[in-house]
Amino acid sequence: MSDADGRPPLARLFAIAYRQLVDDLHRRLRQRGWHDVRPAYGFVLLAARDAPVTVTGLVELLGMTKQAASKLADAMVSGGYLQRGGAGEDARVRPFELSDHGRRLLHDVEQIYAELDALWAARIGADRLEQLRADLRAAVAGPDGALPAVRPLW
Amino acid sequence: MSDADGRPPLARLFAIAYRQLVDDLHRRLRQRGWHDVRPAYGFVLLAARDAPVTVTGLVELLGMTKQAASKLADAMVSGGYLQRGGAGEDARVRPFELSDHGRRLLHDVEQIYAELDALWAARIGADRLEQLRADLRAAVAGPDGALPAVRPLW
DNA sequence: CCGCATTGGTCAATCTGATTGACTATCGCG
DNA sequence: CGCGATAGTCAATCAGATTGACCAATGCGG
Repeated sequence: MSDADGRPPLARLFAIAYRQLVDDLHRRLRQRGWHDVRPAYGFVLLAARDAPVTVTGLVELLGMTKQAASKLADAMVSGGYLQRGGAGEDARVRPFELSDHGRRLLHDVEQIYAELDALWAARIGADRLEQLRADLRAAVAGPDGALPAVRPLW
Repeated sequence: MSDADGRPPLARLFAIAYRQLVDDLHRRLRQRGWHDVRPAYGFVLLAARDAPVTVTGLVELLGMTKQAASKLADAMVSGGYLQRGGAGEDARVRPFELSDHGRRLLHDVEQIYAELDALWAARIGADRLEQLRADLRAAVAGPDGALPAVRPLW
């Protein structure tokens, strides 16, 4: 597989880049003693940082069915990362909020994100990295500037 | 989920970009009448374009176990996209090559890749897109310039 | 202020793509 | 020749997601 071809498909590059980041993140998390963190957790933690998340919110963030999102949240509760929050106005919504444990994980995740950013900046230059991030953001964002679900539901 | 945050994690952007491309590719393939194409097929078709692929080759390309790679190739044979090629020197390797059907699919895939490239070029500019591709390639490639597996096996 | 479609969420069964584990056959080297 | 390394397969299992059926709270039109 001599890969000297100059313009590999974007999809392949994105797939490789994504896996590399996610694998590296989880490798570093394990080194720090986090052993039961699944790939999707990072997204959820970020989303839950400032306000409780709901199942429907996760559906919109991740682009999975509500059943899958519900299970994911349950798993994070089992792991002690999330806890059910007190119901608000609407008694149908059952919000989840970060537990202390979850907040500690979030802290490490954010720290590692920064490490990985620095790693990438070292590889291609900080300026190029920010350019890349901005272009990528512009390319995938909707007209309102909002990021779509990780996997949009058609 | 008001996502006006300026610097989303790279991993999220890559995940979104990847899914967007892959989903779009398969949507367009279905429009053209291809109904049983799985996400991994594209990578395999490209790899098999110029020379037969082997199970081990797929393992290195995709970063899955050889069992999974073997099944994937079998599925593509069932779909009529690959066929077993005549064994070469080494009787252990059982190469797969593109069938005519597979070559037709590859043709459509390449055409759609070009369409999607054009779409992205329209979004952020052709120059920026090439910059992005080059930077990304540089960031993920090994020192020899070879692209790693989609999902490296640690 | 009541009826009913909509919305948020769960339970259960199933599927798919992958994994781990055990195995066979061929190769190539000392 | 003998033996470790390499290419591949078979079988069982798993994890994360899906489809389908369902319940409870909401809120809007008449």
